Amino acid sequence: MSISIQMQLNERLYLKNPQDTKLGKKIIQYSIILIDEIGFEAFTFKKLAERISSTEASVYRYFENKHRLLVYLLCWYWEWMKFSIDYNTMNIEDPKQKLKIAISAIVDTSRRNTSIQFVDEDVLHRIVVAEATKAYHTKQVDEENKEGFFLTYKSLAKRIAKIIKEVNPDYPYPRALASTLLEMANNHIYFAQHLPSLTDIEVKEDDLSQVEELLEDFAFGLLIRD
Amino acid sequence: MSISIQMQLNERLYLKNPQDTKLGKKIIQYSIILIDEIGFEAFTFKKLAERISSTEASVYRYFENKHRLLVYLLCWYWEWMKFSIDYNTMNIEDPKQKLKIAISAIVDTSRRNTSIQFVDEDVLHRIVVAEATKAYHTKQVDEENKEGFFLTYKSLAKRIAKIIKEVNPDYPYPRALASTLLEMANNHIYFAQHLPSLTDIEVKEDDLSQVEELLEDFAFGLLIRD
DNA sequence: GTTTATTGGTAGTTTTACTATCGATTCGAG
DNA sequence: CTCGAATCGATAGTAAAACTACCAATAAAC
Repeated sequence: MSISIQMQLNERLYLKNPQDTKLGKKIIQYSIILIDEIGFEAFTFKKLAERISSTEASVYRYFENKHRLLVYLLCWYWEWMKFSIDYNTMNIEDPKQKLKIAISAIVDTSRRNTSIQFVDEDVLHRIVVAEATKAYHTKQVDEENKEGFFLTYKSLAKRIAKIIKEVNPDYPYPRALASTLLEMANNHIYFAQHLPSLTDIEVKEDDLSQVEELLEDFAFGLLIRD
Repeated sequence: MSISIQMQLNERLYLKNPQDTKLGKKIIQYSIILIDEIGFEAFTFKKLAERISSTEASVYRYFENKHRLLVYLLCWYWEWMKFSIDYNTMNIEDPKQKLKIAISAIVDTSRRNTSIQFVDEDVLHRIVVAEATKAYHTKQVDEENKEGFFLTYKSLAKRIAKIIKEVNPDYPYPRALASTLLEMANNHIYFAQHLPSLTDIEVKEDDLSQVEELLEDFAFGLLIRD
């Protein structure tokens, strides 16, 4: 007997579900490693194929192009973050406590959850930090949005906005704050590592507690004004 | 007699100063138009050369690659925004008023200033909104940062942080707030246009006043707590 | 146990991202 | 007005990226 848990993602993102086959799983697993190593721009299906001892054409059977693969990986992370927020706030009453848990998940879901699968979530998180904005900063956003590529991200933002509304129903920008928290987390981790003068926080040895403090100060500073 | 005003930008960004020659100016002028039209990913030096009835090799004489051209264009805009903030806050005493002026420039410098040059700042602003994150989200950030590619952006952020400190010297995250305001402005304009569920504001017929209100609420909400 | 569908592998094409070379023109200094 | 340097255009070529079409092995279905 074997238990297999599948991550349910938008079917339009792939040509053939990579979670169904051995090669498909290898594509996911090693694309994460390779994108982290060389960056998304230098990443190609040919290099990936070489790494997994397969061929370019085989990879193209699963994904139309590398952009869709990137969106797929990001959706994987976002879906997982959403689950993490839902799961960890389930029996919590206090909205403030809920928001703290959400912020903690936003900053780094991989630290707080262990997965049973072939995906190295720690490396995936690095990809999210470095490459996430590229998912929707393209000339094809509107078409891709119509195809539902960003449903996962939008519904994640909606969940966070809902918690924000619980903390303060009168706050006029719950959705904007939600997306800003999501974007800020990645930005400030990235700034701390590469352009430190653009932030006040430090990220030492992957310790992201200061990012969490920053986001909490932001969120509660805006939501709770006496 | 002719007056020529030059925008002083990092010399490492180009091979030959495009502001010195007719072709160079055409490269700047039409690269802005073309990137806006087809997006940075699809933009190539060949297409640009065709548009200006020149050759690929000629364009390569000015810029090593399209990434450096993009950074050059963005630095142009940032430099200009910095000037606009300095100029418009010169005789203002009240720090709060200064910050309002800065936010107004962050949201859209092109609306508030007319330039004498061959650059269409309105189109350039669209590029900033859509493509700015790509400037530093690359595997080469650290090297490029060492070469001073992002000095303009960092010094712009510093100026804004300075104003933030004047408004509230006790606020613990002035630099983070400054970069967040810069990033947020672009993000929420982009969201309003392409992924509206990620924001609460609307951008109707290029009216960016709601973005300004959002940023003001953010900034003052965090800086002024009674 | 043969047919059929699915999978993986080979071999191309077109486009991108450059580099090198060579004339032709232009533009300023003497 | 002329010489020389700078600038530009034209052509050609290369390596890699981004795909496509087609073929072969094999597993599943009847």
